[in-house]
Amino acid sequence: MNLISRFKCYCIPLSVSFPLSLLGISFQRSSFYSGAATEWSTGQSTSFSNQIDVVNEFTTYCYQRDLPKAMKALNSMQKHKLWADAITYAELIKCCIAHSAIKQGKIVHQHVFSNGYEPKTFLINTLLNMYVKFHLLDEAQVLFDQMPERNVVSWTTLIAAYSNAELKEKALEMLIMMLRDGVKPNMYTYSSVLRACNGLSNLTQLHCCIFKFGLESDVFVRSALVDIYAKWGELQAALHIFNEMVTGDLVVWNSIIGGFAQNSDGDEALNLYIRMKRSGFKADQSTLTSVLRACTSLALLELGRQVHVHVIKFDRDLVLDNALLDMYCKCGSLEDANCTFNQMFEKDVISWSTMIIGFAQNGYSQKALDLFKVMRTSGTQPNYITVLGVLFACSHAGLVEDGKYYFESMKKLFGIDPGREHYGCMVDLLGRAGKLEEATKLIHEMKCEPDAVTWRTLLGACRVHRNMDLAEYAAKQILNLDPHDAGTFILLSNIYAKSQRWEDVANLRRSMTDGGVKKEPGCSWIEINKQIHAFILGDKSHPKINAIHEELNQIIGRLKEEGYVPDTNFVLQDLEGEQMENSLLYHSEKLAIVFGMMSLPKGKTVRIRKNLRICGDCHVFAKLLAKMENRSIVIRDPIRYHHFQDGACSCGDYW
DNA sequence: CTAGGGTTAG
Repeated sequence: MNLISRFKCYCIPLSVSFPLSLLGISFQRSSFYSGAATEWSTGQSTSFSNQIDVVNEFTTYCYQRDLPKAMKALNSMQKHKLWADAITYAELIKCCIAHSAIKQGKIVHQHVFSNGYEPKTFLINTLLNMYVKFHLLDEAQVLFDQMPERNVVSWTTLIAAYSNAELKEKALEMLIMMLRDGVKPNMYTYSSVLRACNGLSNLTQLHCCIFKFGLESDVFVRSALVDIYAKWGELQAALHIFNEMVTGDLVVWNSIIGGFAQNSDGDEALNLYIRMKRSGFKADQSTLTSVLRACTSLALLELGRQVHVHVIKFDRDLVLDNALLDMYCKCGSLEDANCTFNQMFEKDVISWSTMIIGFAQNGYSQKALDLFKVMRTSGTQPNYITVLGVLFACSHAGLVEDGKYYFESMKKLFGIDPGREHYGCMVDLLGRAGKLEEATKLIHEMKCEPDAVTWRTLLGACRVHRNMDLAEYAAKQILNLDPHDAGTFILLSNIYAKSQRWEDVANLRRSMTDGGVKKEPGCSWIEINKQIHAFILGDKSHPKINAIHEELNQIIGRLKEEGYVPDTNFVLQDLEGEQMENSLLYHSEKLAIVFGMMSLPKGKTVRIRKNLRICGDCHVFAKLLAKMENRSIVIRDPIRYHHFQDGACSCGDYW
């Protein structure tokens, strides 16, 4: 039996209202209820005016947000079996929420159901909301189940709670129950439940309902639609809904900019940011976070620095600081990153992980491991990604023993089960160290299924250590899982060519053509004077391409005098023999480096981002050139960074 | 009384 039915029969609420002036309190409205009619008629000590005082006092404290005094007054009302009106209780409950006063909140809950009092739906909704804000969803659900009647707010409160708690199935289930119950969802309901979509078919259905109920014009519903389409990678759909909006506001700008930034379309994110500024909106912390993320993905250090200037205008914001930190790490400026990290007023697991990974990717593995030790004493618990960063640091510095130690003890030390990516790091660690058999064994021992990335890691190691048989095996595994991987196709066909297996080569080339597999051309980007210059292998559209080629040829000539020999001798090179040296010459990073040298002031670091991993020849080229020109060169490839200085690279030739 | 945006890996 629930609370309501248990007390129902006793209660005859009595409502008394009186002029505000009588109370001498200007801001409140009050009426009070008493379930104790029989008691004062039989001469109990509490007089009518005393009762007014008790409720009056309670009301005053509630509106003054004085929680301790209000709770004391509540206690006295409870004794006298008196009740205030629902709005006053709502004030008190707001106050409990603000103070995270769970105990007091539960007392209010008990009180409003005591002695047969029947709170209105409005008041129970307030209590529902309170439990939701306290993250006590089970309590909220119990209360919800006990409600004699539930309106759209009751349903929406719970649906939103499940959506926010990532209990998507539950949220969707509740929506269906709501519809079955004959309660019509409103814009609040839909803007909440959209986040609970499990996929596009779900989303399409909800979108149809929204359209049918005529709610698609609501700003909140629309921005929720924009957001969820973007989160599911349907950026064009998101943009379409966004562009149709008449009133947009800042939040929806942030949604759409964030959507592109998170889907690694930094370019479009920045375009939208410019559009937003032109429309007269001022960026806030959320906007800047997304803009920084766009800079990060495009490696736009100079633009990132400009954003930093705007960041310091705002109050400190952990998420924003983390994005700033990551921007400096990913743009290869460790000095700035370190500075940002040290100045942060608050650090969470993301800040630590970002910095650790930043050190590791930039070739400072020892610093990464040292920082991890500091983190362990700081009281912040490492997570899945932190450990990944630590293992990455070990694998890229050849620290086999450290890596094995952390991998084997991660469950015991940090309570984290090794996932596919952790295994991947270990395969990398063992593979690079030449322990190819051990690496293969580890893949077969994995608790989760290896994916194409895992096998590609092994293939990379085979390439370095020139193990053709294992490379063939790994390549076949990759093509099973990812039949469109052009790089692997070409690699495999070169393995066959090397062993004169021409029939296999022909078969492979045929299945490539049939499958429509195309190799992504190598591309490098450089930021100069707020402009991004892109260089693509074989593309001659850059206005200064002729001058660049001329300069490159001269540089190569000078480097050859210093002993540079173009390295066409990679056993598993991904190009056909006769094209090799010529193609190497025009690798996009060489063009970008030369253009950077020609355009940037003397001594300024040349920073390049590229879409493919750097090849051995370009690596040697950059090392020698950095020394000859006495200039730092930083190249970011999809996995890590190369800081070239004085004829050496921060990766220690181990990438 | 119920609703929307941002950070770490690959």
